[in-house]
Parts: sequence; structure tokens; C-alpha cells
Amino acid sequence: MNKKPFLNYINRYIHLTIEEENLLFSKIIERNYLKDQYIVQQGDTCKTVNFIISGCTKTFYMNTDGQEHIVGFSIEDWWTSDLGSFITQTPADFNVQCLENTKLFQFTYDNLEELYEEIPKLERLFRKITERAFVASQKRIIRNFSLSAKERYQIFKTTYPKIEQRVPQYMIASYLGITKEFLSKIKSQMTQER
Amino acid sequence: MNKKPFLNYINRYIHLTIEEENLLFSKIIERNYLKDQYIVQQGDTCKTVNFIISGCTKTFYMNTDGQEHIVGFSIEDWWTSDLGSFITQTPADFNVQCLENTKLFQFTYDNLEELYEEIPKLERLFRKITERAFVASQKRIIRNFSLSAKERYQIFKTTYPKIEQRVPQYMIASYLGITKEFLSKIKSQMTQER
DNA sequence: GATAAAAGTTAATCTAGTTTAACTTCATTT
DNA sequence: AAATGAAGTTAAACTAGATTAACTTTTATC
Repeated sequence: MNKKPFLNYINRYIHLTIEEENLLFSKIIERNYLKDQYIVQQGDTCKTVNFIISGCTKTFYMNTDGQEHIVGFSIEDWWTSDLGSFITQTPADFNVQCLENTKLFQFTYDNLEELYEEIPKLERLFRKITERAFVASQKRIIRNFSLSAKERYQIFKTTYPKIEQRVPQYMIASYLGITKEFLSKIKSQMTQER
Repeated sequence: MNKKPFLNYINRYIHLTIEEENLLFSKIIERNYLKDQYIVQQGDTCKTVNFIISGCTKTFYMNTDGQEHIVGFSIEDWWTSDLGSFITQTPADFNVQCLENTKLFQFTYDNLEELYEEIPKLERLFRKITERAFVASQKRIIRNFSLSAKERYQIFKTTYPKIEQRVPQYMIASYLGITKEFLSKIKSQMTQER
């Protein structure tokens, strides 16, 4: 178990003693998923929050006529879960599926509750992480309302250049809230403009 | 200073001793704003997070050609701020303006940082509040992509019946991401269907 | 290296929602 | 109670993006 990436990550927010680090890692489960496997399925209760060591996931909602709406992608050094399902321990609205073979550090609900008691600093860690995630989510809502599909695509490209290269176009279209055909049109427009 | 509504609110998440309560309230500033006054202005750094005792606010983004995009409304027992600006202490993306005379409990950045040190339970409180806000924000993104304007309006009406009655229609249209003219059309459709 | 399946492209047609503009209703001030 | 302005309505013309469908390119499989 290579603890480095996760320690580097949490050190951006809090500092733990050696004892705390050991306690923390004693409750983390390392797990590997294969490409296409599901970490969470819509309707199941989400059992874990997951830190990605390597790999890539998509979080999506599938509506009744089988249309897939992508809420987000996650890669190394970020989290993946259905947080709503996890915190309330009720059925998930979203699916989380691996787009590559993916290695995770998993926190189960009970383990995380115990850790919050044992290492109160972790409350701060997750408070700060969630604050940032919330702010990003609010900004995305406004962008979706106030910008055209082309502008949103350009922002996506500059904000998440790594993700753009790892994920098929039709999923990016879904993330942007447009059809794959329209994204294709936007891209051909953009090459002509150059 | 009537502490009851705020104490009832936080008791849903954490329990404080009398000493902790006293310390908490010693750092809360009660403040009244008049209708139309700004609590935060786009470009300024947001100095406070604010719990609403009475009144109503809107949070909105104003784009370069003066178009207003409403991120959200807040009423009694909820929070209002530009959280992104507050946590990073950088210029705000959003405006927060009172739609009614509004009474707030304000936490300044420094007071809140001190309180986190003095009452670690508050980290848990704000972690949980932010988790819920993030989950709601994610669900809104999906609804905006997967539902028609009419469906979104119907959900708004049932989810926030109190807000619908206190806020002008053109602001609700902005919140839903549509024009006031189109909301008007939706409403007339809905009355004809009955 | 042939074949099939998945991903991406192009173009015609269509529609949900926008824009513009004139009009009505309601609230506020004098 | 008249006058002004803000909020809401209606309808015609318009457009960003969806839908449908045929086609091409890439990737995976035998």
C-alpha cells in the first residue's frame, strides 16, 4: 500500500501525527476495480467514499428511457462516490463506473464515523474538501445557464485537460449537457476558425 | 438577540454545552439589512457567512451585458454568502441582495476560524451542512440537463412552496434558467391543462 | 489481416426556448 | 384619483441545440 499520494493530498489541508496517520491507514481499504466495473449502482446504498490512487471514473444518472447524464469524472487525487446516498445511507441516485482499471482507498461509513471521533482534524479535512466541491458545483450551474455549449466546452478543455484526453467524446458531450452530434459540430467549427 | 431559531437549527446536527453556546454567541454578530441592500457585491471579498433569522435573499451572477443569473434564494433557517469568496478570501463571483428586510447572524472569517479552534464540533456542523448543500447542487445540475423547463418549475414549486410565494416570477424564471416570457407561457399552459 | 463493433462525423429536419415588441395588470407615489 | 413605473402576459419571428439517419474512422476480436 503506497500511502504517499494520499498523504500528500491531505497535507494540503491538515497535518497529522505519525500515530494519527497509522490509525487512519488502519481503517482505509485499498481496492482495485477493472474497467467498466461499477463502484456504486443507482438504487443501491453507497457504502464508501473513495479516493482515487490511479484510474478514472464517471458518475452518471440513468433516466427511465435509458439516457445517461454524466454528473462528473474523477481521476487520481480526487474523490468518487454518491455522497448523497453515503451521508444518508439511502438508495443512490447515481452510478459510479470505472472508465479505466482503478485503484481506490475506500472509507466505509462506519470506519469514517469512527475516524471522525478518533481524529477530529478529519472533520476539518472533509469540511474543506466539501466546501470546495460545493463552490465548483455552484459555478457549474451558473456556467450552464449563462454560457453557450461552445464556451462550456472551451472551459472544460482548459480546466480538465487531462480528463479530455482520457475520456470518449460522447461522454464529454453528456457532461456538457449536449448531444455527441452537437459536440462534433462545435469541434469542426473550432478547427475551421483556426 | 433571540438565540432560539439558531440553536434549534444547530441541534439538528450537533449538541453544545452551555459554555460552548455562550462562546459561540459571543462571536456572532446580529445585523439587519433593508430590502434591496447588498450583503455581498460581486468583486468585493465576502467577509461573512450569514444565517438568516428572518427575511429573504437572492444570490446572483451579473454578466458583462447586465444579465442577472440567479444561483439561489435563501430564507429563514438557511445560509447566505458567497462561499467561494469567503473560504478563499478572494473577490466574489456573486452578489447577495435582500429581497425583504432581513435579520442575520453573521460569522466573520476570523471569528469562525477562532470558533473552529475553540469548538471543534463546529467543524462537524459545517461539514454536514456543506455536504447537504453540495448534494442538492449536484442534483440540480442533473435536473437542469435531464428535465424540461416545465418539469423544473413543477419541482421548484413543490420543493420551495414558501419561496415561490415571496419572490417575483421573473426571478424564479432566472433561477430556472429560462426567460420570464417562457415561464409565463408554461404557467398559462398549466392552468389550461387543469 | 478480415470482420465486427464502438466511436465519431455530417447534414437535413425539427423543437424547446429566446428575442423582440406591444400590451395589461398591479403597486407606489403624488 | 391620476400618473408613473415595475411586473407579468401574449404572440410572431428566430436560433441553439436535438433528432434522425446515413456514413466514416478507430478499436477490438477472432
